[in-house]
Amino acid sequence: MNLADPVTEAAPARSRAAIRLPWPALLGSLASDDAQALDAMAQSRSVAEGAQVFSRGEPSQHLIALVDGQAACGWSQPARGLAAERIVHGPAWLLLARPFADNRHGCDAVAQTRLQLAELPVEPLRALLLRRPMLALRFVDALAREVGWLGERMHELMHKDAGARLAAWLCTQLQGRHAQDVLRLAERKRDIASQLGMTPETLSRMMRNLSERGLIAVSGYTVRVLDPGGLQGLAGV
Amino acid sequence: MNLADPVTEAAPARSRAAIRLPWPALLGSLASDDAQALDAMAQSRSVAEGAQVFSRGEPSQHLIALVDGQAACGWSQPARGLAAERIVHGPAWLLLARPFADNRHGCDAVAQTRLQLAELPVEPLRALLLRRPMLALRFVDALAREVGWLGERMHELMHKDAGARLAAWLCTQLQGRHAQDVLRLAERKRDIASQLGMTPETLSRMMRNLSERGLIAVSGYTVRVLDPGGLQGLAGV
DNA sequence: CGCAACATTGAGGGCCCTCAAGAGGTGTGG
DNA sequence: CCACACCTCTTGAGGGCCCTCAATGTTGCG
Repeated sequence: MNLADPVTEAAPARSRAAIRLPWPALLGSLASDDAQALDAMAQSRSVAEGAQVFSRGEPSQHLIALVDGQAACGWSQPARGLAAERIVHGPAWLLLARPFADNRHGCDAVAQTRLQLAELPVEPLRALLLRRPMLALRFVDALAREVGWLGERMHELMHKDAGARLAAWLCTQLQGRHAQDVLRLAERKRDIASQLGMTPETLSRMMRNLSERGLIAVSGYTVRVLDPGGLQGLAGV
Repeated sequence: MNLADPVTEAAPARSRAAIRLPWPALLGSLASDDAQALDAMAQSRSVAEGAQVFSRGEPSQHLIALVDGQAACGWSQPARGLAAERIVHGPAWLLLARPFADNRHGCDAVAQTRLQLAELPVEPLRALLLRRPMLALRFVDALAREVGWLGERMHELMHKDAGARLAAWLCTQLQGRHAQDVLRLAERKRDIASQLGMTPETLSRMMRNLSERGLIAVSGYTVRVLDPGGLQGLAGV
C-alpha cells in the first residue's frame, strides 16, 4: 500500500487496496471469490492519530472497515472534546449500518491511533450484493449482531447502576481473553467511562469499590480479576 | 384466517397466512413475486391480550412481524411486571435481528392487545434470500434502520436528562402525525416512562413541568403541543 | 358501590455528576 | 539535569436529579 501522508495532505488519501483485507473478522468466513470482489471494491485510506475520520452531518456514502488501529465514535462538543460512546479496535467495522439507512453521519469519529481503513462505496456494494446473495446474507448477519449488541447496551444503561455496568463490562472483556484473569486496559479510563455512560470520577470510585470488596485488584491499566463469580453476580442485576 | 383461540389452546396456533401481509410497512416496496414468496413462507399466529409472545432464553427461530395490535418488549421481573423497553405497534417488526444473530430470545414480549402475527422461519428465509437478493437487500436496509434507531436511543440515554428525553420523544411522536399539534398517547404512561428510562412518577412530574412552562397542555392521554420549537430546543441538548 | 388499576403528588434519600485540588507520568526546552 | 507544561487519574466536598415509598385522586368495570 502506497499511501500519501494524511498529516501533510489536506484531501483524504484514497487508493485501491492492494492487500487482502481481514474479511473473516468483519463478515465471517467468505467464499474466496466474494472476498476478492470486496477487495476489488475497497478503497484503502490512512488516517493520522488524532485526526477526524468523519463528522456528524457529513454525507455517509461508504461503509468503513477499520483494518488496524483504534478509533472513537461519539459526539464531540466544543471545549469538551469527544464524548466516546464507542471505541473500535481493528479489525472491526467502524461504520456498517448508517450508509444503508441514511445518507448522513450520525456521530463523529476520531482516530486514537494511526488508522488503516478500507472503505466500500455503498451503491456499488448494493449492486454487488444483488449479484452475490451469499455476501448479502453475511451483511445481514453482521447487522443483526450489531442490533443485538446495541440492545444489550441499551438495557444496561436503563436498568443497571454504574457498579453493575462496570462489572458487566469487565466480564465481557474477560470473555475475549480465554482462561486469563488479568486484563490490560486498551483504552484511556475516561473513554471506558464514557462508553459505560459515567464520568471518569465515577469509574475511578467504582474501581476502588470493587477493589475494596476483593473482586478485582487494580494497578494502573492492569486489572486482575480475583472473583469472576462475584463480578457476574454484581453485573447480573 | 381461521385461527384457533390461543386463550383456550395450550400450543401456539400457527397456520399458513391466507392474506397478503403488509410488507411495504415492514420492508419497503417489494417486487410482487418477492412479496408472494414471503407470503407463502409466513405462518400466521394470533395471541390473546396479556399473553406472552416469547420469553427470554427460549429458542428464537422465527422472525416475527406484528401485523396488527400492540406489544411490549422488555424484561419481566417477578412481582414487578414487565419493564417495557420498547412498545411495538403493528404493522412493524416485533423481532427482526435476533434470529439471524443468535438462537435465543434476549427479552420477553407480551401482548398488550390481541395480536396478529406473521412468523418467518429463519432458515427457510435464509434460503429464500439466497435466491432473491433484492429481498436480502431489503432486510439489510431494515436492519440498518434498526441500528440507527437503537444508536439514537442509546445516545439519548447516555447524555440527556429526563426532561430532554421526554421532549425528544414528544417531537418524534409529532413527526408521525403530519401537521397536527394534538397527540393522543397510545400507550400507558408507565410504558412510555419505561421506554424513556424513567419511572412513571418522574414522567408525571416532567409532564407537569413542561405544562407549567407553557410548552404543552396535558389532559389525560391527550397532549397538545403549544411550542414545538421550544420542545425541540429542550430535546436538543 | 366496591374494587382494581393507573396516574398524580409529596417527602425523603441515594446515586452520581460537577467542581476543585493534588499526584503521577511524559515530552519539550533551557 | 531540571523546570515547566500538559495530560491523565485520583480523591474529596457539595449538590442536583431522579428513584423509592406512601398517600390520594381518577377512571373503568363487575
